[in-house]
Amino acid sequence: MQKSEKGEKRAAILQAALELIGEQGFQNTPMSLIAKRAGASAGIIYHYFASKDDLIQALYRQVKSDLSRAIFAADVQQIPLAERFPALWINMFRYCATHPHETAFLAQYETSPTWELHEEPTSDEEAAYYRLMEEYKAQGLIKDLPLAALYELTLGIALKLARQAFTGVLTVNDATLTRIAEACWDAIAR
Amino acid sequence: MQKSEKGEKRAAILQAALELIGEQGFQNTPMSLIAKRAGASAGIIYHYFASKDDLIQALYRQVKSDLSRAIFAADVQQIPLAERFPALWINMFRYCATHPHETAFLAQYETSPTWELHEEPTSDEEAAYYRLMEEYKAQGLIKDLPLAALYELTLGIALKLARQAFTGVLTVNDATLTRIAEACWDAIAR
Amino acid sequence: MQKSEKGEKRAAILQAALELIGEQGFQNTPMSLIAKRAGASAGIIYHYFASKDDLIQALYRQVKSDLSRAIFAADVQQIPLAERFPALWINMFRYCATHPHETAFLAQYETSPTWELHEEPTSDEEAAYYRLMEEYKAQGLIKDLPLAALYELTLGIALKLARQAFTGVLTVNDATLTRIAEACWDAIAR
Amino acid sequence: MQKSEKGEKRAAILQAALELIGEQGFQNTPMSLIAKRAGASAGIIYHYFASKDDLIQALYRQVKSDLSRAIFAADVQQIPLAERFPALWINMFRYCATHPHETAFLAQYETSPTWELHEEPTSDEEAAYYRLMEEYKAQGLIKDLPLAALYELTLGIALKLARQAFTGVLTVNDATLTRIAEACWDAIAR
DNA sequence: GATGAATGAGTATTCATTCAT
DNA sequence: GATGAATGAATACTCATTCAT
Repeated sequence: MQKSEKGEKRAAILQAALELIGEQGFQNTPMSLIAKRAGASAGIIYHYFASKDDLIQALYRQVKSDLSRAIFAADVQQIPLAERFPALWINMFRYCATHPHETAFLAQYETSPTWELHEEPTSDEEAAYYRLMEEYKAQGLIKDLPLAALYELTLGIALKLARQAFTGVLTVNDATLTRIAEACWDAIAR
Repeated sequence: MQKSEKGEKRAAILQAALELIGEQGFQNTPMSLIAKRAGASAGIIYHYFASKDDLIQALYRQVKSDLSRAIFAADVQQIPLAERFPALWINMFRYCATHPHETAFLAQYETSPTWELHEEPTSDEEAAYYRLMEEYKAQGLIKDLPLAALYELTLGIALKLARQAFTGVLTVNDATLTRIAEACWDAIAR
Repeated sequence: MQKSEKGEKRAAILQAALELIGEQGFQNTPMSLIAKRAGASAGIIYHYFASKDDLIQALYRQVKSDLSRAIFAADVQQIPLAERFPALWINMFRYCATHPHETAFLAQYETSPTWELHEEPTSDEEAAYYRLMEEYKAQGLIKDLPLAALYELTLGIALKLARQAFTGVLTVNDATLTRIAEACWDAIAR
Repeated sequence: MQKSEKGEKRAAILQAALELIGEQGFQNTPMSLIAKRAGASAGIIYHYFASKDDLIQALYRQVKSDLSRAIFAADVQQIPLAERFPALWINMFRYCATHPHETAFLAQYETSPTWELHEEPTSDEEAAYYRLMEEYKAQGLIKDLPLAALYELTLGIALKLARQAFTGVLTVNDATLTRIAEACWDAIAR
């Protein structure tokens, strides 16, 4: 084993949990199955995580942060402020559409009464989004709406539509995608 | 027990399930608890529902149909087409905000991989909404987007924000509410 | 309802129980199913039988007696003593082969530790069989073996082979049947 | 617990199930009781067996194979062909008479409609029996009857009489036993 | 670190039986 | 007599978690 494998078991467990929950849902994802898919023993999970709950919380934090990092990639920051929004939105949709497990997991986590949601952003990148919105607001480009509302009207929509896209409820081509991104902008634009 | 209670047991079971799932989530809602809250014995549930799964699906259908009926109340149909949308949107938000159990249940159901979502509307009232959108489209009032997208950009947002409202993540007064409704309209308006 | 229908419900219940137990076994035959197949309500069974156990015992007695009456039909008694045996044996096999429910029920009942078997014959007809055996013994036609052994070596075999016949394990034509009957006779003949 | 106990838990569970089913029957043998008698927890059974049904089938296979091995012990193979039969028959009777649990279990299993019987022998030893019969047939020592019939006329009888012996319905001494074995031989002998 | 057998409380479901109507 | 809703104890099975090796 190489040094780089340190922590790989942990990662494998998280990945297995992500896939299973994304595919089968919380209810149908026992620890034993996670262990098996991760190629590990049932007991070892408790070496890395205090409990199932702890594992899921850790997974949530990781997925959130992966998502943020993917969306707010360095190149997006280069785009002039005015054109930044559609790029971001498309990024979000693309990421969600190509990461069904992550998307399904997030949707479940955030709708389950089991876990408390936090108002504060959980990552620097998410914070970056809110700063961008504030910036837009300051420049009078967008409406003065609560941040949560702004989020739902934009990235929230992207995630939900992406989910519907791989569920088969919705089919979109590039043209419609751009139009939906524009619609989101129209929603918040002043 | 009075005679008029024919069928009330079934309703009581559905109501108990709704409340418990809305408050604690699927996983933390055992059948025994549902029975107890419904004031019934554990076994009787299976006289009305084939399984827990069956119970939940029946509940979904009922909640959906109750919601639709509430939103598309007769008086909404009186409002001239052009002004109908904001009234509908506010109706949706109000209903969701005052029915946390229903809203939480719906959100969970629709994000769980356990159950398949149907593309077709599950009630006449829901169909009415889609007809309204088609009407708007025909009149050139709104953009030509997939119905699913139109739904998410409007009523979908209302539900999600209402959920955030009683979760405490979001606080809104009447003025902002109206502005959000307008934002949704801007999203889809041509 | 005609007078003759008095007791028909009871008979229907017994028949339903017989069929279900014969097809699915004791374990898979709940009272509710018996009621349904008998075209009756769940509660009414307890008007005719004190308990499930009672129902099954009553059924056993009836099946046994039906069987005996069929085997020792009047015409058999006409046959000269010496030739009586093969006729009886064939009767037994035929009856069992054409009454799978009865046969399967008997086999289950008599092998289950739940119910005590009685040494004494449960019907006049069964007694007739033992009398015949005694008669044969007295005439020195057959070996001096315990009655239970004589029974197993003859009618017991017929029942078991009939069961195998409709289970598909065994296929017999008339010729082999006669030869098996002869084999049984050879077993006990002196 | 000693190291040598590897696999002993599984055996203990099978043994407990055998005893309980032999004594009380399928219906009256809950998994929890099996676990308790095996000195194990309720859950562990499912580590070794997929379901109650699976446990019972595994038990059937084991009991059948134990029985066969006991009957067709090496020393029986030494006996000249012509005298081999009575030795085998007595072996069978002795084994069944001294193993009431096994015998009662087998009788229940084979008469229950729940499980399909297999025509092919389930063990080498059982196959040995059928080979012996074929051998006898070839030498013209016994009648040309279906194997199933030959089995029922011989070993089947032994099992059933043994069961009656410990049920108390039948009492046999060595002399009668030998005579019954001879009777079985007479049944199949040409 | 790692394994996987073991635990035992928990959960969905069944079913004989009762009883108000 | 007849119904079928209701009961509640029993039962098969699950699963997070522990721990000896």
